[in-house]
Amino acid sequence: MTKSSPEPRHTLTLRDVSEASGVSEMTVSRVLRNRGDVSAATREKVLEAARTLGYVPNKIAGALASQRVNLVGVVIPSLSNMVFPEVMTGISETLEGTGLQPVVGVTNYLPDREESVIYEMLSWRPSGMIVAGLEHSPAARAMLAQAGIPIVEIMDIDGDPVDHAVGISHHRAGRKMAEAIIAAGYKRIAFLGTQMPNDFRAKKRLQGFEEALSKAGLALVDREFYSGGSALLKGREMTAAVLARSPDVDFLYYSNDMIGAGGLLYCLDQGLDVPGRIGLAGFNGVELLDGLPRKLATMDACRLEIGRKAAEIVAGQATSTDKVELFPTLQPGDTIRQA
Amino acid sequence: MTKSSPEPRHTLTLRDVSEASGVSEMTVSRVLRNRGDVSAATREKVLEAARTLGYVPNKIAGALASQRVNLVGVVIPSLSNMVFPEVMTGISETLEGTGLQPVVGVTNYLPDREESVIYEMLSWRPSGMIVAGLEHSPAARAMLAQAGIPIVEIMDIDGDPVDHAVGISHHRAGRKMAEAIIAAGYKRIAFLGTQMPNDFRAKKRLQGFEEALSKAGLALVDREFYSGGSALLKGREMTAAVLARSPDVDFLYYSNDMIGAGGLLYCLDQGLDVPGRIGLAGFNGVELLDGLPRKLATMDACRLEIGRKAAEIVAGQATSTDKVELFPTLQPGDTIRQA
DNA sequence: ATTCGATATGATAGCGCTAACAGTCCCATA
DNA sequence: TATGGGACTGTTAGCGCTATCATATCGAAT
Repeated sequence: MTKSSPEPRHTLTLRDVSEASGVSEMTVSRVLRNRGDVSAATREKVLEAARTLGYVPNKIAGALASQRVNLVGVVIPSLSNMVFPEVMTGISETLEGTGLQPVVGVTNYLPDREESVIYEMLSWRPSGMIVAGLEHSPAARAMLAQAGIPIVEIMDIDGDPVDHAVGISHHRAGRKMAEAIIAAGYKRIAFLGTQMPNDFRAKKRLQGFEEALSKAGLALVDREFYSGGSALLKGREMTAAVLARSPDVDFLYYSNDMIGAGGLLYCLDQGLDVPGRIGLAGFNGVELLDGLPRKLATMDACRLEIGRKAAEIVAGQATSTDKVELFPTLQPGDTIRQA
Repeated sequence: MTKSSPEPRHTLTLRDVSEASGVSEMTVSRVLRNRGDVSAATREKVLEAARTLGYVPNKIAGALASQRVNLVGVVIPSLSNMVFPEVMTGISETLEGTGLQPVVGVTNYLPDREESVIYEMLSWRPSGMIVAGLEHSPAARAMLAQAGIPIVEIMDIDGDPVDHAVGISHHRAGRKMAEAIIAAGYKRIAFLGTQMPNDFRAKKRLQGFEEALSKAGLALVDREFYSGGSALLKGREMTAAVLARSPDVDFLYYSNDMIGAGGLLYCLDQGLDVPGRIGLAGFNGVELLDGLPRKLATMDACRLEIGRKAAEIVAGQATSTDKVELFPTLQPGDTIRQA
């Protein structure tokens, strides 16, 4: 089945290295972990033996004995939109020097799956957990609360964290965007987003958005949802649908940049005057899209910073406040009229 | 520091559940793993106790005792290009029913980092490893070979795998693309790609590409490399640079779809006749880009299928051939003249 | 010379779980 | 009635490490 050259009868253990180098297992352990005093000569002998044998320590045994695990669980809904990879980058960067290692679990926005991913991870006794969002099943919350390790819920701060939270207020983000749009004089505004019952953050943005509209005496003129498929293409299709149904809309607010970009391309194709006749805005600030014919208005989600701050807390480097709120900045781009 | 409601003095163990339910630890263990015969009554009692206590098993201890770990290490260079998330999807899908769980490690195309990620993963004694690429440091290769578990190297099959390989021939992919381009009558061809000394697969594509060119008596007219930044934007810039330097090129071959898309947008902006005056092609077949004004010619990398096949091998579901070659299909899109 | 304290190494006892074996009970079968 | 075999539960002995304490050695300080 599996070929291996020197065909070890059983996997190597400390004992093998210990015998090969003529010292006790304990000393080998010390050398390999750089802990405690070992003479330079012994150290060399041991390293030599370990190297030639090809010994790889067994962290399972090590973790059990020492009650320490250098793993941090990271639970996120998806890898395929640009947002979480960037959060991961922030986390990895910050964890780099600490000896901690991130382990990723993906939930696909399914609460059941989230629960089981969290359970699975906790059963490896990580030294911390970073979980996207504040909405979890009661069981998941309970497990996290009981775990006795630092828990950081990221992305969102509109709610009550189990332990710590690092993120932005999506409610506020929606509101701010609405205010900017209103200030620019747009009046007939539509929303286009994903049909994801469990994307609570998109939902909160929409809520904040509508609140600000209604405060200005406005209401959404139209709304359109989708699920699955190429976001760029979906953006086009949804935009076409909305424009056909409500030809008089003058602004399109998208729940993410990708579909916004699709919409933008569609509008340009149609020869619409952007941002004069119609304005557009997305959400996230994905760098990926720099290079489009026009720069889409958006609001960055502070992804990198969220990852960093969360990792700092887990690593115990942060004087931990319960909630760390970050403030996204509006990037007006070229698709909102300048007031 | 970390707040937890019932403040357990020490983490719960089997013993706690055992005492709470009045049976032996062994029986609790059996119930929790659904193994062996346990009476319905006992089972209920135990589950009840475990639930109310909020017991989460300790897989570290379990793995040490049983010598079985339900983890599969997946080592990939990056999460931020669209290719690996899709491979992950294929892996997760296939592993779903098997009880195995993927654990991801990212190397950022750095051989040193790859080595240490592999070491770290192996030290958790996973039941299998899936590693991108066939090029590894000698130490990394040796570790993988010694591990005594199924190893699957993915994406590429142009080389000698440690154990198994699932992928496409990038060399052939480059060649095929060149042949298609030549057949369409293009003659003055340039290459635009990433400046990544360790992206061996892009390198192999270029090699195959040039070989086919030279076989047809042609040679690259120009080449341009970049690193970092927004791919779309870089694609534009590089394209501008090449067109300025070599105004007479009639085809641009990009090392990935993202920069290809940037180039396409640039050409269209410039009012160039695509694919008449100039043709373009990328690589990967990222669905993400459906929705661009024109569909970029590309060659899909069979990402999903690679993930699936690799997972099958690791899960022992495949009658394992050493090399599984997949064959990418050319998607001519709208940016190559039809012959 | 005695004592002290660094420095270096080893012996012992688990960490929390599961494999493997050993019962115990009860009922069907001979 | 004896016997065998399920069905169920418990006991024992580690898995491969590390924490902790014990021991040995040696030069410096008293």
